[in-house]
Amino acid sequence: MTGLSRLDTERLMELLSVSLGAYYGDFTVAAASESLTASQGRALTVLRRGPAAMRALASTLTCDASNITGIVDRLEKRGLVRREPSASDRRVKNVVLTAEGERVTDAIRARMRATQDGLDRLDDADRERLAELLERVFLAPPQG
Amino acid sequence: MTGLSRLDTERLMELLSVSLGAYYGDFTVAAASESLTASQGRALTVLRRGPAAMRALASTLTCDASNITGIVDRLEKRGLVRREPSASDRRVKNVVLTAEGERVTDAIRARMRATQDGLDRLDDADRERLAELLERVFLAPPQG
DNA sequence: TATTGTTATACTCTATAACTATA
DNA sequence: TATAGTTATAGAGTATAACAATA
Repeated sequence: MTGLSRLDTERLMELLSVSLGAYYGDFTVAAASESLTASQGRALTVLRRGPAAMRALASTLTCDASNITGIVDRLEKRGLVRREPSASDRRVKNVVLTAEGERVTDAIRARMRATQDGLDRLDDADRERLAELLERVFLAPPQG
Repeated sequence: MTGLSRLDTERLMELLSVSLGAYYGDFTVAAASESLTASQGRALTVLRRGPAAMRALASTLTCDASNITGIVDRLEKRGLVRREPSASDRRVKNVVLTAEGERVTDAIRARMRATQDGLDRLDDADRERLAELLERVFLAPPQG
């Protein structure tokens, strides 16, 4: 690790900070357009990938498990998710998106115009490069 | 815009969602290690770039101006920021990081090991590519 | 004994509306 | 008239500690 590379990491950390802020702002406004809080929107986005136990949802959202009860309560009251008992472990409840929940989640993503317009500035080759780099930085195993 | 590029945008939106979720989780844990909430940590991070008026801070954080009062109150009580009256407009208060605020903000960033380790997986050329792509997607003018 | 989901509690975040001081 | 910051309020998010049901 050279001194110059260290500086590059600092610059990239700052750039990620600004990028996250822009993305998160875009997301928050889009979620609000569906009368959802940012946390509710994040939960839906995670569940769009598939059902998850309450505990797993808390882990993915990096918050205490006790918070998930209230968030899922409100989403369930609006018919966007439902709790399903696990077949293998009677302590576990799996949270599943309803059809309406899928529709709303997709609507939020479709509303994120600023981010989508940003991505549309890239040509196919640059999209591929960005995808590969993001996977390498954020999806590689922690101790890989 | 071809059909294939559209699909790439969907994939990139999902990849950004996962990536920024990982970043935000890393950031939240790092802020908590300094006994700060994510919102307080975000405010400090913005102010690390320079002083900002209350209103400007609200705009950058994508929240109502009334929220900033409480957030800055708590940061000020801990000696991390201070309010300074604007010389040109007596309605305006500029929020400035204290030396301790700078130290804490840098400590949070230094604690984000997962993200830093991810960036360290890239060589200099890939760092440069990632930086350029993020700038193009998130920092280009909205109607550019 | 350990884990899952829930509840109770206290504090923080958030938007809305109304207020004041200033422009 | 308009804008910057604050206050009051109500609802939502958050961590902690404790609990019942299940493993």
